[in-house]
Amino acid sequence: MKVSKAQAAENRQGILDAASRLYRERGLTGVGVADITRDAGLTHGGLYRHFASKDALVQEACARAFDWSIAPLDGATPNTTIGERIKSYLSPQHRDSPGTGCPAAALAVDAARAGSELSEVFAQGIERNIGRFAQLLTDSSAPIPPEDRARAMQVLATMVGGLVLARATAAARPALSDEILTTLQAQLIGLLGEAPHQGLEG
Amino acid sequence: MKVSKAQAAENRQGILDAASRLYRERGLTGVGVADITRDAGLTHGGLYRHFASKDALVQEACARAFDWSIAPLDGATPNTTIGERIKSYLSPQHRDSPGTGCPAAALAVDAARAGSELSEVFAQGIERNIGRFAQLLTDSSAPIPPEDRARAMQVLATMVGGLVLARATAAARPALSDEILTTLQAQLIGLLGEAPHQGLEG
DNA sequence: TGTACATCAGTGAACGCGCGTTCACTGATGTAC
DNA sequence: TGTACATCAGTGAACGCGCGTTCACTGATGTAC
Repeated sequence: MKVSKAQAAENRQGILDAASRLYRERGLTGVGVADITRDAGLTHGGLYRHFASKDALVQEACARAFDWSIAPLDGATPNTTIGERIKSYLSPQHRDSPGTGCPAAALAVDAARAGSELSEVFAQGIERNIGRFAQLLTDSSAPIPPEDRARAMQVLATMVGGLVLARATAAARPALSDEILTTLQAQLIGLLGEAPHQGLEG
Repeated sequence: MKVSKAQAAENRQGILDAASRLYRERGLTGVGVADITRDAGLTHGGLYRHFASKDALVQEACARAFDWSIAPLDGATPNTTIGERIKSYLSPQHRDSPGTGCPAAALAVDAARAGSELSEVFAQGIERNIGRFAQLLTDSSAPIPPEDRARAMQVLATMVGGLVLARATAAARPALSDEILTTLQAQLIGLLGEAPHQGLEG
């Protein structure tokens, strides 16, 4: 049966939502198109009215996953301090919920193995996160000094690497996984506390 | 045809070598058992004389991949300084050769999605790398102080995260990928230079 | 506004393909005598 | 040391299965008149 244009648009968004979550949970090669459409309450055949191929769906779903951000521009939690963002990122909750978490930690390795179109999606998402995080380090909305951009890259890389290591060890050695999270929280907050600029109260 | 015991043992090692390289290059779900045995110069049917299942092969291949280490105990390059190890890890060569590089950066995300047996393999490998790197930070072979262990976790997480981000962006934005590598090199060397203990000359 | 009909989002069977695994078979190895 | 034979590493066809994609079909939507 046909469906109203509004319903069709809603179904398309539902497919993207399901894809962006399932891909982060199980990886780009661990989810079939039937899993995604089923999760969205549809059957697999209709997928191709909305997307040219699985690859096209993957690209849009990853772009949508990057709506997530370490430093959202608006809405959500605008008054959160940098320290709170670090603690939230390196938390057991984030570790155990990849489907709604950072796409870089969940999918960047998969993206590196895929084509350059997907690499472009990740490059945009990563660059945006670097820029926004650097802006948080710089108190004003002035142009970002190179040392703040470098510091932003360092902190983001540590968070991504820490979350990846914590997830890989969680099933077999929860104590080690927790130690990685709490240790990196403390190291990063210490690092930013020492910094000459505004530190953690922004 | 049957084959001598020595030849059979050699073939088994050949399969593990091929698996450990191909898995790091294409991911645990991106390589079939036929790809691996073909790469080792055999046919797929014989694989099951050596390994009970693909999962068993994956576990042994990942354990073998962790022969790689940020701080090898012997052989290789024992007199390398910490700064040289960081530069080598965050180099375009390492970024572009995942098959012979760090298994944590290449496969930890895949491992997090697999069973707890594989998580145990990664927990052991990661713990060993943390311990060895911390030992490098401590000048003597004395017990490792907690702050050196914390610093080792921080540097390792930054290197893993940095390599993951550099790989994801390499195909579409080589300039950003290179910037991530060189920036993190400088940040980490600066971090260890500031440290109260021995720093970079170990 | 009412009616006739073209559109097209969604369905589900079917396709070709590659996967992990099994198995009857081969024939050199290595052992028992 | 020679011989007969059991062992078993490796081969390649075959299996059941799930994948991405296609396609004839359905029927509510939305438009032309």
